[in-house]
Amino acid sequence: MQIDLEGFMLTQQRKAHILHVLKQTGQVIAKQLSQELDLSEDTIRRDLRELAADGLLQRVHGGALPASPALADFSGRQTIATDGKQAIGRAAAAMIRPNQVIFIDGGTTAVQLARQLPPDLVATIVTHSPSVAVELVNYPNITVDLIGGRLFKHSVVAVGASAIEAIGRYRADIYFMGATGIHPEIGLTTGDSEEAAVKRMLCHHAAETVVLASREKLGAASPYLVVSMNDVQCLVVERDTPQESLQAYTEMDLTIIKA
Amino acid sequence: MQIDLEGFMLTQQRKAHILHVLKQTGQVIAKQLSQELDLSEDTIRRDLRELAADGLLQRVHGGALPASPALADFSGRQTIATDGKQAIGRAAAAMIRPNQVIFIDGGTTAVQLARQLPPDLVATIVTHSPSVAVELVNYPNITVDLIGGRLFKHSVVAVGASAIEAIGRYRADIYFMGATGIHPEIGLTTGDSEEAAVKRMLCHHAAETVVLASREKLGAASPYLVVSMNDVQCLVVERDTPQESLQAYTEMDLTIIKA
DNA sequence: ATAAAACGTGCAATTTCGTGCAGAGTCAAG
DNA sequence: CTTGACTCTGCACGAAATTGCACGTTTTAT
Repeated sequence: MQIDLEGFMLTQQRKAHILHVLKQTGQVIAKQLSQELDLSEDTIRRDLRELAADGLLQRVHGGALPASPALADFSGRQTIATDGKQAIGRAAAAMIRPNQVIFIDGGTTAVQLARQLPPDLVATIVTHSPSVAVELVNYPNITVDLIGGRLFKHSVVAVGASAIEAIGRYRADIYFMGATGIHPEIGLTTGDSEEAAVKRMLCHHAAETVVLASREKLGAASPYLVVSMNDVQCLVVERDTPQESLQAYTEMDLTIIKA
Repeated sequence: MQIDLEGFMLTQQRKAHILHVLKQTGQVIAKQLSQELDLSEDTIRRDLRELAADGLLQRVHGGALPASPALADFSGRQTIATDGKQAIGRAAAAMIRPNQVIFIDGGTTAVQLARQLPPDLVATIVTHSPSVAVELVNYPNITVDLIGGRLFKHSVVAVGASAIEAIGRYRADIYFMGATGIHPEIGLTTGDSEEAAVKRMLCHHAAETVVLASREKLGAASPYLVVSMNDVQCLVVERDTPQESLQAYTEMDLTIIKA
């Protein structure tokens, strides 16, 4: 690959180049890059460290690999469904009434919800999670609409412009949302900006947003804001959630359901 | 299996490769790996020891086996149940070259294809099958684009106008198609008109269409025509497919690959 | 029982890493 | 114009990781 020979390459350009090579070849090697860009390996290593800190790649000895630390993580998480998440899923499923149009989010808790639906439920379920879609194959009376887009592998959901656009064509009765962070003042947050945008869109296109709040999410915050608590109508929490974790929410205009 | 021939393989990649081989074949042999990767057996043994320490596999004399007996059972079932389809998937996967854009169809054979992809493949895969999408989560270098639409549960694929429209935005290098009927004169057929329409669209938006032809599909016909054999460039069949089943195709302008 | 293969450990050579530090360049306030 | 703060880069040096080899032990197969 030919690199700019006259002007200097800015640091940011260099980082972009590293990510580009990583995307094209699936790996980058520190020594190789330093020769290609005519820089010391120290500089390259620094770049790699910083990019890794931003979660844009995975640092390994000798270079870097694409970021996918959540890969085995997810398949692991999926099998071990805690009782708490099952209960949340069951309580949420009970909220659905016949012939409603429902958005179901991605994530482990949402998959639990899909598993807990009454088998004879008549409804239309719209989801950007292929995992949820696959779960719903066995429900003969449920129409499943799959939202397409680029697959964000960490959460296994479709994101991006086409996903946003597709969501815009729906008006759902309920959106069952998962979130990695639920905080009374900050609001609902997640770890990826694209995913946050999709969740926001889903929220705004549903009459009611119900948050599936498993214990470890309460009081936490992630980098990207989805919506504030004002945009949420209902919270489903585990039965044995400590009262003090819920205190801040009880004063808001919010239904709290204990599963 | 083809390994990266230019750049060096990073240590972590090597471990990932070992786990992938283990998952695919249900076992790994130290000596085999050392020859395949051109490294001393000591290094391989060290890798196996470390992976075993992480609980990712079970160390045995001569190599390693999957971590839990349950997992071995699982991977065993898969390989046995779909021996022929697995071979077809592997042969099809070998056709993909780096950085291509690939359509993968729905259906069991297509899922096998997804499982047989080389773990370090760099490519963009577009699919209207949520099952295929979920399979590809574990491939860090593959960009997955999910085609949305109404879910046709029998085949577990998205169909309908929005699926057709989304497909229209792509131009793929290869379309790997499954079909319930493959007949030399009638062409390719399937059991649902909507699904046929989607397959047709995929076929017309790919430079090359490759049909995954497991044994029981050859010579059969279903109600809805997808395309005639003229629109197909390649057929992948099982190695022991009787010659008379293939006779009619050999006279056509068609590449036949025996898996 | 005996030979061959696989194993584990210790060791040395090489490579890569991280950190502290210094020089060069940029920018803004004085 | 000068000064000071800040950033970026390269170098040095000790620490850590990786790999192959040697040697004695254990396992497997004949």
